Amino acid sequence: MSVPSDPQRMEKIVSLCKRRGFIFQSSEIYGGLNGCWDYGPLGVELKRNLKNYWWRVMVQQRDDVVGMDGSILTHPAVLKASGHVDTFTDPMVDCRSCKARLRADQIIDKGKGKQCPICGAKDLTEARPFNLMFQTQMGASVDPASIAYLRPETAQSIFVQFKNVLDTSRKKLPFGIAQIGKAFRNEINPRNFTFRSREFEQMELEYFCRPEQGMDLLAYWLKERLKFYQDIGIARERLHVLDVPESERAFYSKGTFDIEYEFPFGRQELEGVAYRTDYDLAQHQKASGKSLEYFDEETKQKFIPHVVEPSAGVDRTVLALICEAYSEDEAPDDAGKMESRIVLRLHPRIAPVKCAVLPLLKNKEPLVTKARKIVDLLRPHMSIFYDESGAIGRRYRRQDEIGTPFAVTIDFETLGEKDAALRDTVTLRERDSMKQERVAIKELRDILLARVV
RNA sequence: GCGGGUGUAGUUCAAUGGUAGAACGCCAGCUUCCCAAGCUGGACACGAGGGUUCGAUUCCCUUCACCCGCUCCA
Repeated sequence: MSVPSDPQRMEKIVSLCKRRGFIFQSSEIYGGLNGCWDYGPLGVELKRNLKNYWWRVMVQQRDDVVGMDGSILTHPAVLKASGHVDTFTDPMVDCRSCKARLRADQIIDKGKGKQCPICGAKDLTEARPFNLMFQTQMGASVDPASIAYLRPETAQSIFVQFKNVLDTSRKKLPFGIAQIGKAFRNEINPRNFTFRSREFEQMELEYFCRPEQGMDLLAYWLKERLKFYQDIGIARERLHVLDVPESERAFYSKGTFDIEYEFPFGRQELEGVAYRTDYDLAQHQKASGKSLEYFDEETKQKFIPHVVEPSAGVDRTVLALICEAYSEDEAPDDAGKMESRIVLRLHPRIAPVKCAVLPLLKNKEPLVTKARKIVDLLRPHMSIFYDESGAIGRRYRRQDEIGTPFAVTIDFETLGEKDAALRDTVTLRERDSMKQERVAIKELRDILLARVV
């Protein structure tokens, strides 16, 4: 089912990310740190725009969702109750013959020694504990009682704080608690640029409801989330919904949909929308001894709410946005000859820079002064890039590569030198079509704001 | 983690057991210049650590990182 991978396209994208300051290798001058990446000046803007838009749509514009921000360091009891301590510490064994990687408890031993369940060979490596959770020590003493974990998902702090949020926010079911934050998994094999990394960021919503609402809300959130991806510029035809079969779902889940995107390296998951029943709250209630029940005023019933969880990967979505936006087309040079052009067709809503301001020439003081004034006019409202160096065509191309949707050029007409009617107008150039229109400076701000949000 | 591949400037690529080159990009300057223009000048590289050698970017070992496959997931 997966799409044929396109390593060449991916290489170009990785190269662009570095060249233009979107994503760098972590600790690069020391040779890099496996599975870790840093966002540069443009990458951080793109990522922040994505997170802000998610927060706006999922929290601020809804009456039924509140946010929180939990600590990354997590009490071991939390992850014991959630099942992570036990399920993330399987000893792993490799079969030297067929190269299969196996959980040690799945190895067959028919009394003649251990053998590989796949090929039957007995040439197995020693079992090595493989813990997907990062462990650390709290405080000065080094003993088992001082262990803490870096959270492997943001969800658990929401479940653990469910009662506090319920009490202080005075929300009634159904309602959700949302969080954006870092999570950590000691992946066996980080791969595909930032797609699978050891430190990553999640945008998660835990939406609590009555048991009978679960399946409907699962369908509702799937639809909402698909709309979200389209609203940030990802084409519907490259999004796929995988209805995860029962055999592959977590045992407590009554339904899970994966939202997948066609990356150049194949079809891969961006987000999981899962109906987790009352599993998490029930586990924490049992382990902590504290009631996590909800009291329904109308029916006078007490019960543990069920939960539907749309859980998205931030870094994956950023990568999908870049992959979706990356394109090569043809543009004429100054002699009219067609040359290839690299364009990031990012949706204006998430583009790191919304508008470039360019004086036609930098050695003509009135042009530069006017351009600076336009920067002052626009900068309070959106992210602006001022560039005066090099030929105008070169500057347009630079903006194309970083996905800036609009460029404003200040020329001699702006100064009223050629035609008094054009005084205080500028050229507004659109990235994808490269079309230009003449716009009055006094209307510029509103025109751009209308197109950029 | 296992198997295979790759590490030279920001990028793409070259050469060499003895001073590491180019193109594009970048920076500065000049040009009334609307789609990577021209001219002049400039900065920037042998992933890291050992070994062999008079001398290593080149040969050997180790290590790190990236890419492909197995595997896993947000």
